[in-house]
Amino acid sequence: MSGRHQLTELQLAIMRVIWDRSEATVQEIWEALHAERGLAQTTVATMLSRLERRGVVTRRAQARQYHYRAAVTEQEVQHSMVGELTERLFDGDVTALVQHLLSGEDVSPGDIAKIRDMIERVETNAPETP
Amino acid sequence: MSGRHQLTELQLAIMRVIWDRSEATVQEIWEALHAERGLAQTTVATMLSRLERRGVVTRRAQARQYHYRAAVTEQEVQHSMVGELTERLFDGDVTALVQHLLSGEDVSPGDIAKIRDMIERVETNAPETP
DNA sequence: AGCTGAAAACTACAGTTGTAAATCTACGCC
DNA sequence: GGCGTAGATTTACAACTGTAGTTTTCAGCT
Repeated sequence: MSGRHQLTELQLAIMRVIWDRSEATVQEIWEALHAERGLAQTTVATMLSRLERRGVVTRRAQARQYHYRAAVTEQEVQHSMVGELTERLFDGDVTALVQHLLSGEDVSPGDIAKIRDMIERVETNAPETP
Repeated sequence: MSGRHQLTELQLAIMRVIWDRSEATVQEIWEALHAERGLAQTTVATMLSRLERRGVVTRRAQARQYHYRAAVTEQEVQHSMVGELTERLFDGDVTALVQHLLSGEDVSPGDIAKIRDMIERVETNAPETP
């Protein structure tokens, strides 16, 4: 239960392929990634073995090949990684994170409007004290 | 300019001490951290050397001791790390990150209200199209 | 039954991190 | 001027990551 949800860039790239198609072989994952990253198949295979050892994925042998499946959901990973970052950088204060986002120049007015709408929707569905 | 702003937990803990007092010695940092983490002074010293090599901090010798200063601001690091995570996990879509935050159970109604107020403030200061 | 080819498994290696012991160095005191 | 000692520097080492070459294995073909 420790760091099973903290994934690096490459690990995430691999997981994204698996999440997208719910099951994938080394071949398939390699095909999906090597264009942009120029990896060797063995690199992907090594990574997958390690992810399997860590319990991030499971695998099932079929027709001389392993088929990998995710053992954690994308939501779990997002939740865990965002939580970790919030903890580390903002002492667990989610509003501080949002404040940070809002004060940076990476949010357009359109984004802000979108966020405002989200808030509105959340507030109407789950009012002050449930 | 590469990963000078991606810091690990321990590195952040050290940096936080430095940011707090704008300059600090190994001693001081160790004193601030060893209670909760039980580190050896040499561990802190090693970390600081490496951070110096990476350009994250600078140091100045004074009275037989180094005094370390941050070479990057906390804002820069926050910005960089949040940006990196948004990129990795949400394909750079900040609103997706916020959406994720709002749909998790880590935000209280109070938090939501606070965020709503932030939005309001931002929108009144920087209206639709400037 | 032997061979081949694809996939898996094993081995390798450099870089980073966390962790710290061991050693070096030089200032100030006796 | 020698020496102790505080702090710095060096060395060490296990894990994990990214990266990939090398070797093994085994199912199916001839």
